[in-house]
Amino acid sequence: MNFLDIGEVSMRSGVKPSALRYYEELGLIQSAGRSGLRRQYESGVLLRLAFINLAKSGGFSLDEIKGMFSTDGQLQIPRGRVQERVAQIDAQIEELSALRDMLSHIAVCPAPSHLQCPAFRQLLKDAVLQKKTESNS
Amino acid sequence: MNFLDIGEVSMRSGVKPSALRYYEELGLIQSAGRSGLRRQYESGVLLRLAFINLAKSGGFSLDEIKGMFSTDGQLQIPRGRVQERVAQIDAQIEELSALRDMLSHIAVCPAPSHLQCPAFRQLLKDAVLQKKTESNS
DNA sequence: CTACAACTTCAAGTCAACTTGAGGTCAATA
DNA sequence: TATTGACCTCAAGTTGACTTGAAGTTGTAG
Repeated sequence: MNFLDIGEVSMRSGVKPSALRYYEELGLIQSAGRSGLRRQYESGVLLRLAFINLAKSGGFSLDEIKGMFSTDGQLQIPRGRVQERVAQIDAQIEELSALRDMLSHIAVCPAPSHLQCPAFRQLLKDAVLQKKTESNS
Repeated sequence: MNFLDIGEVSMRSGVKPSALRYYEELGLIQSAGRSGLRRQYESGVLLRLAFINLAKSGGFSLDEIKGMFSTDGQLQIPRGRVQERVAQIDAQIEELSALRDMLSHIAVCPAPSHLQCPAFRQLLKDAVLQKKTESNS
């Protein structure tokens, strides 16, 4: 059966072999077995790594990501945690949107000092308020 | 005039004194002067810190954030870089949206293994494709 | 069958972003 | 005047996420 060795997985996932071994050590992924000393991976690990990469770039720590998988290796976020995670991501999106609007504003605003520009300050305040609202909810 | 000392700035910005000193060392903020040994901050530093916090949570490194201010301390991203930054943020938002959709899907999908669920895999693939498209553009 | 590229382990190193601790200064209050 | 609390500096420590290096093993192409 077509098992993949670590170099193959690395190439296809964009995760270096050293990082793959590190993930295994953390229990984030595992290999199907060994051929001699060499790790053999099922192709499913690629999906798992795609998800891990996405979550990582979404600002989740490896530990948090690990918590999104159940002990039997399934992607399974504890009921009730899902809403929490989704809200967390939405908040992140709001902040990023605010940041983008601010940067866009800089490009067109002639004010000498953006941090003093009323429009800019409004964007910044909105973002901060947004953040507070989220953390109190 | 109402200068703020480091404890006040810390409280109002949510950034610890040790971090404020570290930011100063990096040239990310500066104090207006000293009263004896004590740093005295202008209230404008609070806006600056609000922006820094936002950018930080948007995944920018302190070094990148530093690059968003001109040498005279103004928030001023080099012309041409703005679009780059905005695109970078939009990409990030896309990824986060995908991640959110996946997590939401998990909450409602009865499939035993989400990584095998066709709908889920489609979301994951879209996200990965999205990412590739961005990095090639 | 031998060479070699690709793997292995394990310990130590790196980098960013801070934090902590030791030892010192200073203004105000008891 | 003595004490307190908030500040100070500087060096070293911490955490997360890996990477690097040394020293050894193995599957396969020539």
